[in-house]
Amino acid sequence: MQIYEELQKRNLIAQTTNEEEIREMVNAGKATFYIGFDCTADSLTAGHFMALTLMKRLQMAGNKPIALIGGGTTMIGDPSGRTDMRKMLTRADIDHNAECFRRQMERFIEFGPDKAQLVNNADWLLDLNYVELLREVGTCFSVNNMLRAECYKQRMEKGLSFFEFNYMIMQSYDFYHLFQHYNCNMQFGGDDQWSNMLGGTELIRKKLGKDAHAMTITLLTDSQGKKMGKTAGNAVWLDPNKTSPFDFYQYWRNVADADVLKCIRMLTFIPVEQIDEMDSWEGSRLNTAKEILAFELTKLVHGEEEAAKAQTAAKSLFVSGGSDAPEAEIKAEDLTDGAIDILSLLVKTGLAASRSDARRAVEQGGVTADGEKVTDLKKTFSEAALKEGLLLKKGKKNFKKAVIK
RNA sequence: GGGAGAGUUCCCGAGUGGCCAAAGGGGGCAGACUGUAAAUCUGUUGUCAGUGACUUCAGUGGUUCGAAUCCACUCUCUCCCA
Repeated sequence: MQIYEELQKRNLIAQTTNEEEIREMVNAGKATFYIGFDCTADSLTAGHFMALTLMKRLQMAGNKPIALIGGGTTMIGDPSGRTDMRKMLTRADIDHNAECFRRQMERFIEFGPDKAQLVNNADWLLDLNYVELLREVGTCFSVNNMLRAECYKQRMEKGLSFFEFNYMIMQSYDFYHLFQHYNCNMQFGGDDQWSNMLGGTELIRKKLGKDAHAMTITLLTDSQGKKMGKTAGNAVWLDPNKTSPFDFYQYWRNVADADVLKCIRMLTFIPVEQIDEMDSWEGSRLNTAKEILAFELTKLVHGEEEAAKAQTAAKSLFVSGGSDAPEAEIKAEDLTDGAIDILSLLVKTGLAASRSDARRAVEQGGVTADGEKVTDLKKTFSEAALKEGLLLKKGKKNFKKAVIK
């Protein structure tokens, strides 16, 4: 099976500018394509992960990827899919984030002279001269068309500043620049980027009279139509310091039945034929599928060793109530008279957000320590008990091993 | 530049002098049921030294015994006119 057909089978393709030409080019390994990543945070997220896997898939098929870090476009901020303006980031923040992105990507994609390339649009966007830019590309954009673009439409109600309105022009300019200087003939991106990407192909056609292509990736949404890769509004990060491999594993282990196969298909490198067989799985058998999904993804992001560790920890916790929970260190100064009370302990381990929160959890019978339900709000634990490690459980899925060192 | 309106807790959104830590919904958390799923039901959802106290309704001052609510000014946003 060729790469384009595989992408189709995996339901990764959302929209294309010209399906036939793209199929031919990609299957022949003749595409030089780019995907842009705006560095609004200091780590990539599960959302970016799909774009990275796509890059890898296409690279394996002989195509040449360019990963573009948006050091310049992040200075503006993409209004697509947002109802309010993004927080303005300082130049220093952006540079720091770009550096973090670079390091994470390098672990995943091979960069090198004949392999993938990494570029930062700060290198050409930041030196642009306003009037020159307007004269060079401003004439190629129709405000009428831009206003019709989906990404601005929803902002028409809430208000859209001229500042953000320019984002599309910046992104289009990127494509134009890469087309000329890097022979980049294709752009990929999330489906929410469609109008921004078309801006680029239009610009290239108008300025250079040449065809460039764009293709969007289906957004990973759950069965309720919400974007995946977020828990309670927080992103699932690829940086192990921000989302531990265990939590990362658990996130995928806990996806809904309706979403497992879709995730396996879109995110893992398991052969399509094998996934097709899993399609018939039902009921509790899907639990196995979730384990596969969680393991595969953790392996891709954090390595096989970490994935195995997370899987063992999860199994021992849920199956036998074992003691492989992530550790949370308690400091000696947190103790009073050689002991610590349950509420403080829950807060210190991060299981509860505040003492009030901890109190509620205990009152509602959601807390156990070493397997025993805690009902006394004033219960304390001695230093000796903590030296051995105390397995705390809040609710069904939150475990921490409190240890004093 | 002129005019009209809006800003409430994680989000949406009620509240127009004391009964307001603030209705309702969403989301979150916990319990029951389960398969670490979904659906459903129940409880809970500012903080703390927890039958009480403290901080919160854009900001700063003011009126009042008492302010989310009234007044003044400021900031931000939306709409209409230019």
